[in-house]
Amino acid sequence: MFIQVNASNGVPVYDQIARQVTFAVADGALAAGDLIPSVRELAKELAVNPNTVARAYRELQSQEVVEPTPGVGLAVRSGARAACRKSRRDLMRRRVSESLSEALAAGLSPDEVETLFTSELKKLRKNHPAAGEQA
Amino acid sequence: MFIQVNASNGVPVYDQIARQVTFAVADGALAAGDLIPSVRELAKELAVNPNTVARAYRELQSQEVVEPTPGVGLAVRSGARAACRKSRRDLMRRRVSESLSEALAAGLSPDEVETLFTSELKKLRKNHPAAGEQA
Amino acid sequence: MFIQVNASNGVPVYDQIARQVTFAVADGALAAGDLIPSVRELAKELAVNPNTVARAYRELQSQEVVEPTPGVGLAVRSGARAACRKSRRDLMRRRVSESLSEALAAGLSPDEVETLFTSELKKLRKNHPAAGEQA
Amino acid sequence: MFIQVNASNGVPVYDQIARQVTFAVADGALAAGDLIPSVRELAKELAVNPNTVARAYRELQSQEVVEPTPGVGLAVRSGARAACRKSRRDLMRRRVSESLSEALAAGLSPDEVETLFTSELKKLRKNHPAAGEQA
DNA sequence: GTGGTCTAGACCACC
DNA sequence: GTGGTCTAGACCACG
Repeated sequence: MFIQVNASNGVPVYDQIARQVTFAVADGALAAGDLIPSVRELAKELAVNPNTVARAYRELQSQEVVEPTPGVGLAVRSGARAACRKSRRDLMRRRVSESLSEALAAGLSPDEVETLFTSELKKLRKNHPAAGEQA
Repeated sequence: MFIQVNASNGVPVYDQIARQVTFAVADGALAAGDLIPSVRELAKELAVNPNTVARAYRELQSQEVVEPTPGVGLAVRSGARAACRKSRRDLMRRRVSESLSEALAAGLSPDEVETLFTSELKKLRKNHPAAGEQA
Repeated sequence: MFIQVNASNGVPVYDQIARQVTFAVADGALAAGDLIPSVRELAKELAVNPNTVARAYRELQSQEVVEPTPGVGLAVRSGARAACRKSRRDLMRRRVSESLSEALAAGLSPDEVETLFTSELKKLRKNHPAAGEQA
Repeated sequence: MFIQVNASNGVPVYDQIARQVTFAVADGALAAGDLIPSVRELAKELAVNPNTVARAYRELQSQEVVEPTPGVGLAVRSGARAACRKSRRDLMRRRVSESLSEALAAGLSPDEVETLFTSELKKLRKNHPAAGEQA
């Protein structure tokens, strides 16, 4: 499966699940009409409580990423991909923007921030050959 | 005062206070020997619970940024500036690193991340002419 | 066929089926003695689970709208039309009454409710020239 | 208290709670800045599980009706009243519209629907002297 | 089998 | 004291 959670990292488990589904839709790993794993199945696989998965799925419904077919399961909605790409991009933009603002508020100069960023990115680039996918 | 808190921003208030004191020391706005405001005074000024300020000050003591001078108050320790600069730098490095990892985990390519970062930094640079201080 | 279901509309599919048969009898579109489609046939046509159709038909039998003719199928009972008209009318009365009570419970005044109702009815009247059938 | 739930009426309890808070804000019974009852307090009063109240409050947060002040409670947001009035009005409009469409789909003529509506409204008007509040 | 609701009770961070 | 998260397990409606 394409989902994995990290219980001890501060981010709520239900949030990790919801986001990873969103990202999978954004990537096209889940296409419109595809059923996402059932609550019980995913709960078992991730070794979390079904309620936690159910909560993640509830969020996905309220964001209109998936919709239920009673007695069948939750399916990715047709318009979802574009929305997921947008929400992924917005989320990342917000994150980057926040960490930059924080760095400046902390008294670092823009040049220092840039140096910091560049060195961190270089580290990560080594383990991550460019994929070239457009979001 | 050099401190301001934002209750609705996710970051714990005590943390905001402690960090801002640390940053002020790193910048030299607070020098060794300077007294920081009393718990009651700062709590009143920020309109927060005194317990919250007390907790912030406890953190600052355990990080050895300030020390009590009995009957007088909490004063910035003599060796504190270097340590504050280091902890500020480490904090920022961690933040940047985290947001980069997250962006990659979300399926963005390093190039996209770089584009995102550059555009956000450009926005901030406009409002923040280089200060040139070295951390 | 006179039946169509809408899976994503909250109303259980079996209920939609049963009601539409009832309404067809009330309207005279189905007369006493007419056979309704077989479970398998209707299930295939509507692309729903045969169990769902079977459940709808069970309801119709327990409401005495149809009765089995062994080896032939389910036929509309002779006394059914009057009962269907009554149940349709009661259902509608209940619905209207519920939505009115709800609106008042929500804090709207009777006048506001009336305005709301009148404007909605006007919208619908345009697409629905009076049919004149008495229930 | 201004909230009461009806466990056996099909509408989820968490939904009843959320809606009644929304309506109270729409009516002005809860003003911007007011704290709503604590999760534990309301749960005790309504004799429901705290999780159920928490879920209702979560919905209210995601609709931006209330916002948390950590350690203090949930307060009505400043822009909330207009939004609550609108959402109340939209909810009612949808309800009325649905029951009208249903009635027409069931084979009643617009005139019959109007007669039905008028007679039901008359019943209710007796117990509910016009309040004249504008939503 | 599916999701949805609710209860009961634990633990955490924050104020 | 506050809300937030998670577990565990029951019950329901629907297909």
